[in-house]
Amino acid sequence: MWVMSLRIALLGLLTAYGSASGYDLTKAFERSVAHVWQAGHSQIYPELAKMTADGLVTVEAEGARGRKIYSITPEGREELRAWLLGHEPTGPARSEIALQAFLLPLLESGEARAVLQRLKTHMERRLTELEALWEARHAAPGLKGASGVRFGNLALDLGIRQMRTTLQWADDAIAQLGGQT
Amino acid sequence: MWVMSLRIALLGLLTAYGSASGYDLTKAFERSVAHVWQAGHSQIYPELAKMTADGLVTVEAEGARGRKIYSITPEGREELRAWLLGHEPTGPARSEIALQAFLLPLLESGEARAVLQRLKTHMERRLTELEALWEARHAAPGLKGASGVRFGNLALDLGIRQMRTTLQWADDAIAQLGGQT
DNA sequence: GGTTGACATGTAAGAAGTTACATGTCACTT
DNA sequence: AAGTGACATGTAACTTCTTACATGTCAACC
Repeated sequence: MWVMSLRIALLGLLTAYGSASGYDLTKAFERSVAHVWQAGHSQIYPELAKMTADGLVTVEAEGARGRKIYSITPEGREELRAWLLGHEPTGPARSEIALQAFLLPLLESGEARAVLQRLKTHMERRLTELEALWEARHAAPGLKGASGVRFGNLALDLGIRQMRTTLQWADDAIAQLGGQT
Repeated sequence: MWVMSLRIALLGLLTAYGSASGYDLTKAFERSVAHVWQAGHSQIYPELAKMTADGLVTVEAEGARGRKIYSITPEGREELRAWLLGHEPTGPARSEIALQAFLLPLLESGEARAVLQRLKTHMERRLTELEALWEARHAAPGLKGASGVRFGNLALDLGIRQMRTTLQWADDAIAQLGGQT
């Protein structure tokens, strides 16, 4: 039917935090969900307005500086639950890295190696960030879900593993190119 | 600046195939690039028209049934090359699987396990498909790039590795949930 | 008292992507 | 001769996403 994963991500964050403003949610996207989904405030504010109209969230209070504090409604909770339990995620995400990988053989092997090398540097930096986040989470207390798993840890773990896999792939690809200049 | 990876993917396919119609390219998307990027004909036809206007491709000939055969121009080749050499791919792809992973702790652990299990089934099916594709490629001759690597193989390899990693992650996540019901 | 900077919320314009609608050709079968 | 189905191309309506514009509050510092 539709996608509307932004809606789901917002409902999830609201469930985790209890209540939050559009601004908080924007920040939360940057901090926590960023490895998984991105959205700017210009997408979040209108979406929250639509979700209010649809009864999935409510404006609980208005704070200083026009700050609106949203919280999830039972309908919202139901929507989120239904998505988690019933939505079959679409397999192959659109990935620019994979597209570059696909097209790489169009380059002469020296150039291809350079591109892979740059890719590696980029990914190593991201991996370091993710690992730092992991360390930070394991040092400090955080939000726990119903299952007792720290909120977001599963996704972070997945992100780290995928990054490592991709790095390994890049290394192997470089080796493969090296052998047949 | 902008993204326009569809344009890049089309240029890449045209380079690989020499020349092709919009219809061919739509099919090529389904077959070869599908694990990496998706696009329907309703996106491809208008894009080819724009690319013709921009001088990146030309209509080389018109065949039966209104079939238009496109080929890449030197400008198009340059555009593709510049992207491959110069474009820093944006790191975290938007992934519905990762979003589910992120939100999973909101469910009670029995339900979470069921979702992971369904995810696994889904991914195992996809992995089998990818592996079959791999086998097929290693049996039959195919398009080779400048570096001598079979066109698309690097991307396919990456896809298979990532799928395996994700499956392993799902197994570990299930085990982790199991221990703390 | 003025400036800076984090806080806070929105709109507008345009690009990218999806789904559905719409049309027509050609080869093969019944 | 009629029907089916792969071939082939397009448009329209709509959703989603990105980038840029636009405005205003409040605290702290100088």
